[in-house]
Amino acid sequence: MPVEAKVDISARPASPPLTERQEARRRRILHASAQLASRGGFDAVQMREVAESSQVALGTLYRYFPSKVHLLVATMQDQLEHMHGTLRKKPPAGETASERVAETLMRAFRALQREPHLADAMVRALTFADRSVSPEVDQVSRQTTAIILDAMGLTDPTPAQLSAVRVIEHTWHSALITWLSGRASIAQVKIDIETVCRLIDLTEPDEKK
Amino acid sequence: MPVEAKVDISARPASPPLTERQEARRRRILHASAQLASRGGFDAVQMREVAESSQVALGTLYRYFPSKVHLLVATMQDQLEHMHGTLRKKPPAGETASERVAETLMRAFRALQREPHLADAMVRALTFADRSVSPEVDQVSRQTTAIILDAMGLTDPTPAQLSAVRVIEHTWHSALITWLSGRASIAQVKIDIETVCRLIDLTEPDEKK
DNA sequence: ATCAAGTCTGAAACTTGTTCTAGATTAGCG
DNA sequence: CGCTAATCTAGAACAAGTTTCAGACTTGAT
Repeated sequence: MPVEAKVDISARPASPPLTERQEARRRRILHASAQLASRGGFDAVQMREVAESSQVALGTLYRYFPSKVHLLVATMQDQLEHMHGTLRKKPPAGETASERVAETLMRAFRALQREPHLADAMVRALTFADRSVSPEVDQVSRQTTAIILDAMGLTDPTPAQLSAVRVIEHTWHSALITWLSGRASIAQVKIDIETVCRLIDLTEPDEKK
Repeated sequence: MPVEAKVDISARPASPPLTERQEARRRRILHASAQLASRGGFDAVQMREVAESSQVALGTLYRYFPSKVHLLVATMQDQLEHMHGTLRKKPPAGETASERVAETLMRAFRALQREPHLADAMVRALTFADRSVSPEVDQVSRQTTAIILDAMGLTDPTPAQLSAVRVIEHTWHSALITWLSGRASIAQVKIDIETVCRLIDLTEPDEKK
C-alpha cells in the first residue's frame, strides 16, 4: 500500500508555485486561524470553523494544512515573520549582548501578552507537534534563532554561542508554557529569561582561549 | 449553571483515603497506561484500551483521571518517583555541582531512551497540559526540582540557585521534546544539558558578594 | 442485617479531528 | 475553443476523547 504522497502546500519554498487564488485561500485560512485562536486559544481553532470562516471546504483546508497542528505552526511562522520585521525596526538598546537578547525576548513576550489566547494556540501546537511537523517546527526554530542572533549582533557565532542560543530557546519555549498554563507569573518568566541570558556572558571572554 | 465539582482522585494527598480495591484499580490503570504508552507513545494510549486493559469501565477510568492528559501526567509522577528512588541509591560522582546535575540528568535521559515511546507519551502530555492539570504538573515540577537540588547537594538554595534550577528544568523539558520529535540528536541534548548546567557555576562564587 | 449514599459497570451518545467520495470547477495546453 | 488533469466543494463517514445514564454493587453507619 503506497503511502499517498501528502504534500504540505504550506511548506515554505513550495514545490509548485501557487496561483493567485490559491495564495488568497491560504491567506484567508491563516487569517481565520489566527482570529479563532485569538478568541479561545488552541481549543477554539476548530477545523470546521476555520474552513467555514475562510470560505473553503474542509477537504481543501486539509489539502493546504494536513493537520490542525500544521495549521497552527504555519500561523506561528506567519506571526514570527511580523515580529522579526517589527523588531528589526527598533533594535534593542542594551549594552551587552545578554541584555539585548533579554530585552528582545521580553519585547516579544509583551506582544504575546496582548493576545494570550493566540499565544496559547501557537505554543501548544509547537510543543505538541510530532515528527510529521518537524520541518515546519524547525523553520520556526530557525527564525527564532535568527531573531536572537540579531539581538546579539552576531554574524558568525561560535559553537559555544550557538549552544547558548539553543538553551535560551529551550528556556523561552518552556517558560512560555508555564506562563500559559498559569503556573508561572509574568515576573517569573522575566526572571527566567534574564537568568538564562547570562549564559551568553560565559561565551564572551573568548580572548583568553 | 454550577460547574460540577469534578475531583481528580489521583491528586496526591487525596481528600478521602482510597479503599484497598480502589487503590488496586488506580494501580492497574497506571500500569496499563504505562504499558500502552511503552508501545506506541501518546497516540497508543487510548482511553477505551486503558479501561479494558485495567478491567475498569470507561466511566470509572474518567472518575479516577478526568482526562487522558491527567492520566499521563499521573503516569509520569509515578515513574518520576521510581527514578528519584533509583537516583538516590547511586548519587552522582562529579566534582562540582554542575557536573553532578548534568550527570544526573543524563542518567535520567538514558533511562528515557530505553522507553522512548513512554517518554513521548509522558512529555507530550506534560507540555500539552492546560490549566486544569496545573496542580499535577506542578507536582511533577516539584519532584524534578527536588531531584536536581539533591544532585547539587543543597539543603537550602539561594534565590539565584533556584532560578538556575528553573532554567535547567526548562531546558530539560524542551530538549526532551526536540529529541522526541526527531529534531535533535542524543548528542545535541547532552550538549544542551551540559551548557545549561554551567549556569550553576555562576551561582557558586557567592563569597565575593 | 439493613438502608442510604456513594461507586462501578456497560452501553450509547456526543464532539471534534481526520478521511473519503462523487461530482463541479479551474488551470494549462494544443 | 475543447480537452485533461488537477483542484475544489459538499457532505457523509470514521476515530478517539469525553459525557451521560440506568441499573448493579459496595461501603459505612445504624
